Amino acid sequence: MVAEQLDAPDPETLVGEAKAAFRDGAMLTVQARCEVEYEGRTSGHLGPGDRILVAKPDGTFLVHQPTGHKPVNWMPGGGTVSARTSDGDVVLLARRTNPTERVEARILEAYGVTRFDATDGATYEESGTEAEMHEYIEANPGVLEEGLRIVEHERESKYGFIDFFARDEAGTPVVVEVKRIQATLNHFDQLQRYVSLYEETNDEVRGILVAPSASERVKRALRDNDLEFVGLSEFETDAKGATEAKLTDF
Amino acid sequence: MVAEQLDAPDPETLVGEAKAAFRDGAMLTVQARCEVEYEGRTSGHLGPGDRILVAKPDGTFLVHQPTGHKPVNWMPGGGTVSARTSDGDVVLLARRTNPTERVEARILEAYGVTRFDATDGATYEESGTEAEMHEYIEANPGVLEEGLRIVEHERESKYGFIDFFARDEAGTPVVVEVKRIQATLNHFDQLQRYVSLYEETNDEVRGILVAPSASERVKRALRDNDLEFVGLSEFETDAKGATEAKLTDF
DNA sequence: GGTTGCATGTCGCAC
DNA sequence: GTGCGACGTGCAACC
Repeated sequence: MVAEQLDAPDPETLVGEAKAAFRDGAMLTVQARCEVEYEGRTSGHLGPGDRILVAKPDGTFLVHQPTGHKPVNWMPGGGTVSARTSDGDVVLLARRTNPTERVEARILEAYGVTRFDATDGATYEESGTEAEMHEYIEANPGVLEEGLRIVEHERESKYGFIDFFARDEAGTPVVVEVKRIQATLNHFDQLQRYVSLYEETNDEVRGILVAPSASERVKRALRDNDLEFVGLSEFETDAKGATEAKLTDF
Repeated sequence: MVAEQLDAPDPETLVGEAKAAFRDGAMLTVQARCEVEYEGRTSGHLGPGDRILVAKPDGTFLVHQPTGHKPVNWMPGGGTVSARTSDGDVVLLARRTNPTERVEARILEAYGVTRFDATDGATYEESGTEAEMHEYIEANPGVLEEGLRIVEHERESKYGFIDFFARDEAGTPVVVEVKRIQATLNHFDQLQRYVSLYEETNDEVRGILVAPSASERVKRALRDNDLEFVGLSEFETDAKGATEAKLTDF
């Protein structure tokens, strides 16, 4: 049996089920009224309410309220989750070190529990990432500027990585920072840092921020610092496929 | 009944249960073997495998693999989740606009489903945030430097917000950037941006980055740019309470 | 609704 | 392990 469900388990049953799931590497889901404590990088408390608790075999622990994308409390993988009874309640405790932190959920009433012996060998395949945008620019530097030549990709400098180091038609060095999304002030900062560094040891250098768009404030910051913005909203690693996908997407 | 569980529901039953849950504002959890497609800011595909699916009444939709803190696919709240059958399979579709995107989970086999009529009025109370660190500094500017006076908190400037604008004992203006965690190059960037701006119109200005710690690279970047680092690892809004919490912790 | 910056960010990759 | 930057970042505050 892949999944086993128990309705309104009593504390002893729930602890037994949880311990067995943790031992066997199964995923555990609990619907319950509970209180939650977090102690670690910050500390916090969540009073009684109905939530879904999820424990994964890698030590991940999630507390989900009825609304919101993010779990209200959580523990990333790498640690351990344990179950015990305390004052008649079931307590699920997730902890890890580095940093040292803990999430403790006191279950006041369990409405349901599911043990799920999940096997999942698939990995998520994604396209449209910044890495692909880099590939596109490397293959088509002319979309940024006529005559631009890419000299180096992911060049390491004293203060960090430059996305592209290039030269324009006149041979002037160009530092290029690429963003997949609308450019922010932090992205301007990054470019400025790289350019400033280069200017310490070299006479002339241009800096270009490449992104689909940028706010006026970012554009002004660039302008005021003699940096440039290039809007690059469309890029295709496989133009035909991407277009077709759009046409059929309703 | 707060939670209702069905074991290995057939497609029609699952769709009915899902539709009822969405209609009634209940949370839905499904343990299933499924495939997932995402189309939106990027696009991606996840082949068949066992996952936990969670749909919330606010339109949140989560796909959790057996490992990892983050859902492999998701939809933040604000959109809608719907259920239908397609080629004999149940398909859960979550979509929203701004940005326009969709997650579609094709359920190849459902092992269990839980409908959860959750009520949760509690809100999470947290302490130890950067906001509290700001309060502490504002009340105790001397911990940064003897004689420092805070002039303004959250001062807006042309390029962004300065955490603190202050003056030292000699009256020299000081721009202060505060980080709750170990300082990174991006945090150095931020401070540098504010200081550079101020230098355009003023003669002398100091810049201080306040954080519990900083990497050597960050410290060097600060030094090279005549900026300063102040380590501030401990801060207490209520020293007694925090100390006691530590002593009794675990 | 757009912009800005925090976050218990998490995650992956390089050193 | 630490450092650094991307992320379908999400999220709230402020305008």
